[in-house]
Amino acid sequence: MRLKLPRKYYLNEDVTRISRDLIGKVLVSRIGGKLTSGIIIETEAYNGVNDKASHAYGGRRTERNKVMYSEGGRAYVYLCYGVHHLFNVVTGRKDVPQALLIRAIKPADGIRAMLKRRGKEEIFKAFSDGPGTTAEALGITTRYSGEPLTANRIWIEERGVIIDRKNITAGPRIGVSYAGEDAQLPYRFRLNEDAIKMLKYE
DNA sequence: CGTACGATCTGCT
DNA sequence: GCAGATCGTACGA
Repeated sequence: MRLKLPRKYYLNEDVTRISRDLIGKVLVSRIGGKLTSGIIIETEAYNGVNDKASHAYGGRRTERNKVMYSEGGRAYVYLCYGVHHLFNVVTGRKDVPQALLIRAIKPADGIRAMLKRRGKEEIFKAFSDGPGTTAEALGITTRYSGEPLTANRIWIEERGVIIDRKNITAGPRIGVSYAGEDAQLPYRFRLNEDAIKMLKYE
């Protein structure tokens, strides 16, 4: 079973719900002639204008983050620390700036290509354990910000991976201490380590 | 126009 | 455990 998630999937108005639901889905890129993918194992939700950790907090709308205000189903990619390209999925209604950060994947297709992009010889523990390395492995850069996830460059598939919801832990987001009380919100979703090891897909 | 800094990663101690 | 890398972006002057 390989079903590209349709436009409608991204229109749900609860970004935390989509963030949790995307655990076990497969993020795919066809970039530079290579098909690469991985099972999503960690996400973070950024919930609209009232979330102090969000780039759209207080209605901030800039050249960088304007894609957050589009209808769900597009990529929002931005440069972090001048070094890392972080890949986000825009969700929800137009003019409601919700997005979720893909923080980690378990490699699936095109592993050699991903290792090459990462400048690594073989898989090690931190292969894609973090949002910067995940985007790098998939070849995703800021030039793909705004890209529709219904096209054939970057998309997400359902592949029938079975996820037991009790193996998903929700906790505070990483690196958002500047967000005051919102830094404590349980908007980070991660599949437990033993469940990651057991992951299988068709 | 100038400046401070970040939804991070790595390597060295 | 911690500092350095590295630069586009945001925001104030």
